[in-house]
Amino acid sequence: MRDTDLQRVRALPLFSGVSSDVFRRLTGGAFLQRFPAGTTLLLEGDRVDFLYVLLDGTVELQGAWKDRETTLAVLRPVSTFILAAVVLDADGLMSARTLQRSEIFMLSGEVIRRTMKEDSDFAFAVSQELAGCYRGLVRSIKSQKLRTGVERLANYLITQRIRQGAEDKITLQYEKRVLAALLGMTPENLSRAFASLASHGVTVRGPTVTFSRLEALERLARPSPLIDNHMPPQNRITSKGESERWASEVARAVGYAH
Amino acid sequence: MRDTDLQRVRALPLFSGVSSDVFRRLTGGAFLQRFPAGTTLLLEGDRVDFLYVLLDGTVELQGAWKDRETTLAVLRPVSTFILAAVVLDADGLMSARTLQRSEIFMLSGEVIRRTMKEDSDFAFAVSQELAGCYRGLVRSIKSQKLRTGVERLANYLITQRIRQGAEDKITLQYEKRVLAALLGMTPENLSRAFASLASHGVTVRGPTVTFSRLEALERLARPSPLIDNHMPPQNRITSKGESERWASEVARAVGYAH
DNA sequence: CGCGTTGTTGAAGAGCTTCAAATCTGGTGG
DNA sequence: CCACCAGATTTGAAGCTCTTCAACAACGCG
Repeated sequence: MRDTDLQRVRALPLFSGVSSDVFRRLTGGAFLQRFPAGTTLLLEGDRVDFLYVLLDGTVELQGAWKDRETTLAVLRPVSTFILAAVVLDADGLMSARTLQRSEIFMLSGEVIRRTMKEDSDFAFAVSQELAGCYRGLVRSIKSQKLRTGVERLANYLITQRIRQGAEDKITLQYEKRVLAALLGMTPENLSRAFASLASHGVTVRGPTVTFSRLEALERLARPSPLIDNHMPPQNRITSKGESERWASEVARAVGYAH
Repeated sequence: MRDTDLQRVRALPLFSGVSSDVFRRLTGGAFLQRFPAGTTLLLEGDRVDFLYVLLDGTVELQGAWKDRETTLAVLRPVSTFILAAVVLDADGLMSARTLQRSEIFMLSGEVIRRTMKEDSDFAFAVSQELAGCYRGLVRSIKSQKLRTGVERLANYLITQRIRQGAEDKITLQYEKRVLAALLGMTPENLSRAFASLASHGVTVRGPTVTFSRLEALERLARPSPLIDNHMPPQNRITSKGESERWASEVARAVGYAH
């Protein structure tokens, strides 16, 4: 494992506050694994033994019931996932699947729990991380229950636009069928939702979306700070030496985070 | 404040593991307040200064957008709420409103955060509580995105039946329009959903629901341990001297918890 | 260049909401 | 004790949103 990888883990809000000693203890038995695209890392219902840290690639968290399935989150580096199951030493409630070739750092759940009981700074950081995840899900549920499909898409686009630098053009970060599942609709319906946003100045060509009448789009979308988190997850600030453009609430990698 | 009230707070998973000394510190400046039915305790977007503990009555957590509003959870004693906002010292994402006359114990958020940083046992308990809340929301989202309205209702009824003692008759704990909002539908649609469950042996008379063909209902509902939490929140075990009927996962007061 | 995957479009119908009106219910004052 | 009222619930009709299934177009990769 490269030293720079370990530094990226160290820079996560979850670990940045703890002492070097504690960090060494946490990562002592940990290891890095590479997975090809389309690998199922974890099936919902599986016992969770590790905390996962996505260092490179893309991971989708999904849930299934009867013959239906849906996407709960799409993660980009650097993000942790299934922390809640680790803390409770419980089965995972979501499946995790790579969408691209991915590098994942895996930390022992047992060590995480033991360290939390010994180090209050780390336990506090875990609480903050979980609280951020929780609030991400609250935002998701509100979006899902209060908005129509077109409204959810419009707000997703506005959020992406801000996160990608507030230009008049953005690039969709993953396949439209994944986006459709994330937004809680069918691919066909997403396609029609894009079509109906054309009358609000939105043009789609492949993965590129351009905005020509932002006021019209915002009038439809009515983004709200109580639903839409326009900040990127704090994790990404430190992921690629990017400058700190964002004065950020502790906003983590769950919900519409990416 | 009665001593038995303080004991009920003490018995919460969140506090039961800490020393008497730490508990005294946490509850030092805390106080009990009584609110009539229909009181708004907190508006979404408000700064949250206290951790709330519901000791008696009923509280609804809701979210609003444009002219729509929805219910995210209905809480019964003994439950904590808005812990995530307290941990992050952030604005609340949900409004809180009493549905009945309620007694609520309020603890200083500042003291909670300070104590977490000093006492790793308490910080660990907060993490467990938040992890349980998080998992409750994951269940809610999966139910919302993967099931139709009738399916959500059928599973809600099955969960309630188990929690109320697995008899062939249950009592709905609150108004149907609140239940409708919790399940993500209109009151009219809930009414029709009940009507369509009649063909599966479900009879409704006022707040009383009886089951005559449970197999038929379960065939439709297909409850899943990865969505439906059939255990009551651990909190309620200690709420009224009730016996410990449930070997329980740490399952807290959020989502379809009640 | 061909083929499989991904995305789009059309038609039909299921699921859900809205509005309006009728019915039921619990609580109140006489 | 009873009649009455306000709010809650149910029912009906209409229409909108979304899904499903099928067919077609576009894209990307070997």
